[in-house]
Amino acid sequence: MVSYKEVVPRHPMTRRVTLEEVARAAGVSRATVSRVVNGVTSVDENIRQAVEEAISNTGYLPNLAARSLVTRRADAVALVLPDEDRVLGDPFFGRVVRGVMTVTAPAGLHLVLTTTGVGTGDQVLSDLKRGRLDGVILIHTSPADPLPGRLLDGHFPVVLSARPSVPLPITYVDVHQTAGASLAARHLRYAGRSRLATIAGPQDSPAGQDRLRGFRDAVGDDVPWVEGDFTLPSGAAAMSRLLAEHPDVDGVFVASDLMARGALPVLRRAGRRVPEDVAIVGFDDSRAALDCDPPLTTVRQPTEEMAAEMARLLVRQIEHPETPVAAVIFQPTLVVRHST
Amino acid sequence: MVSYKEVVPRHPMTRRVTLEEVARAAGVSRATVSRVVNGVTSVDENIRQAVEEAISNTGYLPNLAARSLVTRRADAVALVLPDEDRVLGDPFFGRVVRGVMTVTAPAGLHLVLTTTGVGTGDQVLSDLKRGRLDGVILIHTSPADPLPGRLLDGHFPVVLSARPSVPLPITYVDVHQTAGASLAARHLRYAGRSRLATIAGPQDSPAGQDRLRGFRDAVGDDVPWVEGDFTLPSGAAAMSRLLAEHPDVDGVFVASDLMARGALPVLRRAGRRVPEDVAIVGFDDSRAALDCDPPLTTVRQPTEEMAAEMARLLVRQIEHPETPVAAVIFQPTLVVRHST
DNA sequence: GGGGAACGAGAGAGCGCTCTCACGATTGAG
DNA sequence: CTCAATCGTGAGAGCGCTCTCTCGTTCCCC
Repeated sequence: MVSYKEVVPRHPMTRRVTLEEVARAAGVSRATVSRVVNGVTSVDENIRQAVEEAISNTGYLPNLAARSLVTRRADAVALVLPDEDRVLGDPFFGRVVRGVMTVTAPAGLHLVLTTTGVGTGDQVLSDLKRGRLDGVILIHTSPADPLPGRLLDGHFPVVLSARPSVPLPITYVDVHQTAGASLAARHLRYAGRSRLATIAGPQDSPAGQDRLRGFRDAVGDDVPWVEGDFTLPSGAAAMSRLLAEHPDVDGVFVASDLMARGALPVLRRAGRRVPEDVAIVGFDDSRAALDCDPPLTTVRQPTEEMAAEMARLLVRQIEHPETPVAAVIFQPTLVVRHST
Repeated sequence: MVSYKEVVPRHPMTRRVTLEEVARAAGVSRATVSRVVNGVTSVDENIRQAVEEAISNTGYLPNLAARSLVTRRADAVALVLPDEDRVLGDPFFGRVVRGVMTVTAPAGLHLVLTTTGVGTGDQVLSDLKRGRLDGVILIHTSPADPLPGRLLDGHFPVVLSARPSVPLPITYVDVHQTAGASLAARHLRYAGRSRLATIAGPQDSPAGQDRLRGFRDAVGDDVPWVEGDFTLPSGAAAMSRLLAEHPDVDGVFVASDLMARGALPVLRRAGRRVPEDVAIVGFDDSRAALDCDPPLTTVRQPTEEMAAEMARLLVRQIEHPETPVAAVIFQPTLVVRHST
């Protein structure tokens, strides 16, 4: 690391313009300027004009700390992410951020990024208490995380990115998991596959449960299934077992792209071609789906829209604390690639 | 979209504890509590203990808006990203965020995410003026963007992710571009390639210039080169020209992974195998490098470290406004995959 | 033309914190 | 033993804004 330096002095900041000065310039009181700034309608048109002129002449910009102090609003919300490398690297993350920002940016809300490291939950909570944050969006919170409950206890605005694993009176947005699974089922059937099976997600997670149930509802409870834990190795292991127990399987719904990616090499080594011999449908439309060979047909959630809705739900809670808890469920779609 | 709702009333927030109350509880003045909270040393040990006890008994947390109002610090910095879909989807983004957060989080600084949409520069600038932001980190700012200059004019703390295209007394972090290019050159040579060429980046960008210069410095000025503009199609076009003019080329340094990804299919269609007939080295180690077939050998910048350094430089500027402008240059490394 | 409603503007009290300044107590030197 | 220097604490003045409350006008209706 080499570093070059050169001296360039910085000048002191230009003095700030305050409400007071605008008021003096416009020949009115602070209160009136405040009214104009905040768009209160009950201001005489002439006066409003004068004030607006004074504002642009002086280059006035309200100090938000001062406003914050009295309104008790920080005009900032946090996006809390699990701090696994996986998440920040996944395009999913970018989509979430974009979706959320479509709502927060126009509303003048700051989007603060946080991860749930050790004790970071405390950080978020304290930021909320200290009036530095108005609410939080929790993405992929681990089932063991006590944060949702604590946020609820503090009556802070919060929205989850999925149904919580324990029933909690908390607002969340989710994809219709069972519908996604049956989308996969129908697609496999339509492609002429008749000996179906599924590699399910962990049955202690809502997504794992729902995706399995959806698939079984669509194709029958007697469909063979093996449980994985949403990780790549577990997908490989599950595929081996499935193949051993049901060598004639010709269509598999894998409850996550990552598991599917683990399953593909197993199939290949077992001499099965994808999609010719076995068709595979994944779930999530994550980065992993594209990294697969062949690229994965998968169930996709409308991530941007869901993220935007989370932001909207959060804003609503912030503005109307009495807003009832809500769950908004989105319909998934099927992205057909080359694994089916 | 289906939505279920149920009524769960939220209770009013528990009343906040203020300095005043802690002071009363500890039997001291507000000023003393403030001293303890802010770690001023000139406080009698007994009194300090009493105050600390009162703080934990009352569960006191300082209101940051109030503090902000007097200290004129927002304790928040913005990460400004170009708002191209590409960026948010690229793992590069995640690495930058992670790197920056390793510095901002422990410092208690909020990391605010922003994109440079139309007029968003104004937003950033006004947040700075309104005392809502202490400084900004600009990632991949387009050469035409007036924002860096305007930030400099306002004497706001700012750090760029690369050398600005026009000379500006501004702090930045960059990778040693020419060193990266010569890394690529040496690698190709070492792999026994002797008929080298390069697809350069746009020659009006610092990175484009430096990468070409580094390569030419390493292999000679007479090396064939074609200019692209860092995009995928331009890489394809450049490769076609290169192949037409120098059909015997056996090693190409492509100044961006994205262009390399455009070049690969052109080579394939021309009957050239990669790496057997032609070896390819890219630059950036972006997502595109992995999406290539075969995966790309590429020049990698230590993104996390660079991002962390940007954050450090920014913090220094915020805390010491007279800090001189600096440029910190990092050494790149070569990631060898299957295209060489 | 008089009474009351409706309306628009100003005065002023905070919001919770920091920080300067003054002051009493303690200490040390002469 | 006195006086000055030192140290720790408290009082109080803001920081810049919002918002309630009051008060003077205007307007309308009978």
